[in-house]
Amino acid sequence: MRLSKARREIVTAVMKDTIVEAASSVLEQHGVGGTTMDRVATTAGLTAGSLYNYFRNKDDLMQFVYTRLVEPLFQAIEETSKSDLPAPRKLRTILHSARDSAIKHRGLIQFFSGKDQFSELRRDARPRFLRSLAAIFEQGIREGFFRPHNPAHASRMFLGCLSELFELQGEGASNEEVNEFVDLLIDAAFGEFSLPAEKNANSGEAVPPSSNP
Amino acid sequence: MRLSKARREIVTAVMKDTIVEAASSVLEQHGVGGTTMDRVATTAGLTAGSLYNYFRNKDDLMQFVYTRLVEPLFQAIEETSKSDLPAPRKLRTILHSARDSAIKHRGLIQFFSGKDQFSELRRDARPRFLRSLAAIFEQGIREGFFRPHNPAHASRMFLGCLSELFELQGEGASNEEVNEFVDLLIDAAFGEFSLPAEKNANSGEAVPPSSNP
Amino acid sequence: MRLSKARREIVTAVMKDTIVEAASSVLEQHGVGGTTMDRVATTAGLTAGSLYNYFRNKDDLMQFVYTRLVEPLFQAIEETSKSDLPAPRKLRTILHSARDSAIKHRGLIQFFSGKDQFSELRRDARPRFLRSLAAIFEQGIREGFFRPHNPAHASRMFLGCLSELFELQGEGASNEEVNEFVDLLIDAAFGEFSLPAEKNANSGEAVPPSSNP
Amino acid sequence: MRLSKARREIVTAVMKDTIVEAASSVLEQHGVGGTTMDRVATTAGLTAGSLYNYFRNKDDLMQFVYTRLVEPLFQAIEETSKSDLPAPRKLRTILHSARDSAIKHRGLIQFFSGKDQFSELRRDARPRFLRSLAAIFEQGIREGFFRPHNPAHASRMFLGCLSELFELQGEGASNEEVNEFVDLLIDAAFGEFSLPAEKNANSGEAVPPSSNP
DNA sequence: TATGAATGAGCGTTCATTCAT
DNA sequence: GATGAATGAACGCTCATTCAT
Repeated sequence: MRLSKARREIVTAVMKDTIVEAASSVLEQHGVGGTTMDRVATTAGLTAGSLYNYFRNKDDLMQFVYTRLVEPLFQAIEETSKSDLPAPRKLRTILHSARDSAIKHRGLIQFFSGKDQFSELRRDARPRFLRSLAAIFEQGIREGFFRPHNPAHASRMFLGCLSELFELQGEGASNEEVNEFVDLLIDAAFGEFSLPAEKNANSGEAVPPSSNP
Repeated sequence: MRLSKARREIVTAVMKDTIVEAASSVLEQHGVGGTTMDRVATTAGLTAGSLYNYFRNKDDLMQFVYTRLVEPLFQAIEETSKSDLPAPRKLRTILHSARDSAIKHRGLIQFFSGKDQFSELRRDARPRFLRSLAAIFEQGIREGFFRPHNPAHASRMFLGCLSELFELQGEGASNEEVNEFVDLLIDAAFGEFSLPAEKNANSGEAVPPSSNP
Repeated sequence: MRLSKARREIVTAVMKDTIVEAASSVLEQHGVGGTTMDRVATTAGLTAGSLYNYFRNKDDLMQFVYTRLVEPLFQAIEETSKSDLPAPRKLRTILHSARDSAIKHRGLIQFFSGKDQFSELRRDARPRFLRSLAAIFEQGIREGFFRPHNPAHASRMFLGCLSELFELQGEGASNEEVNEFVDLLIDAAFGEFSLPAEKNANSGEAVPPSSNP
Repeated sequence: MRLSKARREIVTAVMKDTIVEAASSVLEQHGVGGTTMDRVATTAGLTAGSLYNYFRNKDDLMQFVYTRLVEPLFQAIEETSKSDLPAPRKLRTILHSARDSAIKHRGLIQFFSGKDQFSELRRDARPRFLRSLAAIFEQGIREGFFRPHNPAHASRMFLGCLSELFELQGEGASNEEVNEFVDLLIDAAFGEFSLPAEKNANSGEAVPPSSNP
């Protein structure tokens, strides 16, 4: 045993990262149904059998991939949700996070559409997502930015639009188009309810350019 | 030849209906990837082989199911789109059609999410859908009901929210919840831009009760 | 019971003929592996199920078809074999019968090649065929036309060449080509051993033109 | 990676050989139509799925089997055809090659009969075969060994007789019978046209004993 | 730990055969 | 006697998973 236990863990973690990346790529290129263990392994420079050194089974792997892809976005969203920004600003920030996330992991989109194989995964993630959004809408209503509608429904609608954002991205839309969509979504989300300050913030440097290279 | 040719055709049509129903059910319960010829056949009270008396292959069957499930909604939407109602009213009518459709065929939702196997079908249906919606948004903008935003994006957002409507339905929401969601979506769609008359129409008997049994 | 028993039998026989014809056609167009009950039935203007009113199963049908196609050729061969012609003349007559037979039932060729599904059938017919030929070769040797070689082997060789005749036919060769092949085979069969009279008979009207329309 | 890449390749090659052998055996016992992936696999001591580790699909496998079985014979034939032996000697050599080949791979015969599934393969092989033979017949005619008949037809006839050689083998004939058949075929092929030297060569040690174990 | 070979369950599809009408 | 619908076995093939090396 040349490698220390700690070092082993690091190596394992790196391998998991590689595999996740590979899976994300395969997911993007071949869709959910076309994502086979073999393709993921090959893309990761391994053999299918080796994947089982890191994951108990395919579900396990996909769950992990899902988490890895969605988690950063989640973190951002929940962080944003907990921050002390005004609600409209939070939504905008989230949208930008989502947009950047979609650009970074194009395979991500597969998780937002399709109730299929990932329903198991989504069953975990969607509620968390929706809860964070609902909190923001509640805050927005309290703050007087949004009209007093059911925050749960508002969250769903927001999420539905978010899916379309990914879809748009997946269809190969240009960054301008995507940004335009985001802007419209922001606009729709709180329409003329947004405070004047917010409206100003909506233009200029407040909308960070996509980090897409 | 005891049965007349006409009668035979009717029997065949009934069988096709039965199969479509079965497929829709399987679709709902097992998702796209879990929709097996065998499962569909069993659900329809048949053997897998028998399905091939009615459809050339699985694609054929799924295409047919898709058409049967989505087409009525399409018809309604396109009809509505071409009618001479004011744009907000059109959207509301479409929403009600969608709601009723979702209630009727619970498997329908699978066609609105999932980029996978049905991309072929969706490639056909989504654009048609989006075009109809875009026409309405253009009209709404011309009429002064909606703000002058990109109708393509607005359509996408509307469609995204529609998907969530199906999702909500699929999660077993009560009719009240669904109606509430629809109302919110209508409200969001044109906010306080709707004409006073429309606003009034938004309440009371204008919202037909769901035909859900 | 309007029809007498005799009449019934005639009708049945006619149907069997129709089916045999259909099977022969299918055999020619789709080969042995492509000869399905359904195709045969359709070609005969029936449904697959109806075939079972005339044959117990597919093997039965194919056996019958085989017999019907090969039998006339067999009859001619055995008749020729038993006639009092000189051996070389017999061979020639047989060749012409075979040629005409190949032209008439193009599906016939399938039975001469392929040890496959028809081995059962061939197990019956080949020996009879070979026996008739062997008798002729024995006679030819006795008569001094052929060299004293093993008649069984000679028969086999002759049969092998006959198969190629069918093959040639199956490849769409012109009648001239086929006739040329037949002539060469005759020539090879007894070379310059044939009597002068036979050699003369080999030309002119002695070689009946193919009955091909 | 315990085993070197080279060793792996050898193991794979051995497996392919095993499979080919199994396929050949199945081919012999069950005919073309009865040659199932499952049967081949079982005969090779495997499961059907495993075959796909070595061949992309059934066609691929059969093509390979075909090549493995027929190619050596082809090589011998084409080599013989190009050699500077007199034509009759070439034919004899080829016959011996064929005889040995038939003894070695009893499943081989299936490829020489049957227009069915292997027509694809045969479409490739037969012409090559016939061309080689035709070249020999042309040479024989030039050399004065054979009478000036259409070499194409002569080749066909020779091939037809060759098929019967395989058939004879397949029926379980003794080596003596087979050799007798070969001798007769040689005799028939050029009758008394063969040069005296050739005739002598036809007897004694010039006919190598079959390599049948 | 990585490999590649093997497995077995499952899928879509074909087809001979049966049977109520 | 003919039909068409149903069946069930079989086939070719895929893929997640296991395991000796």
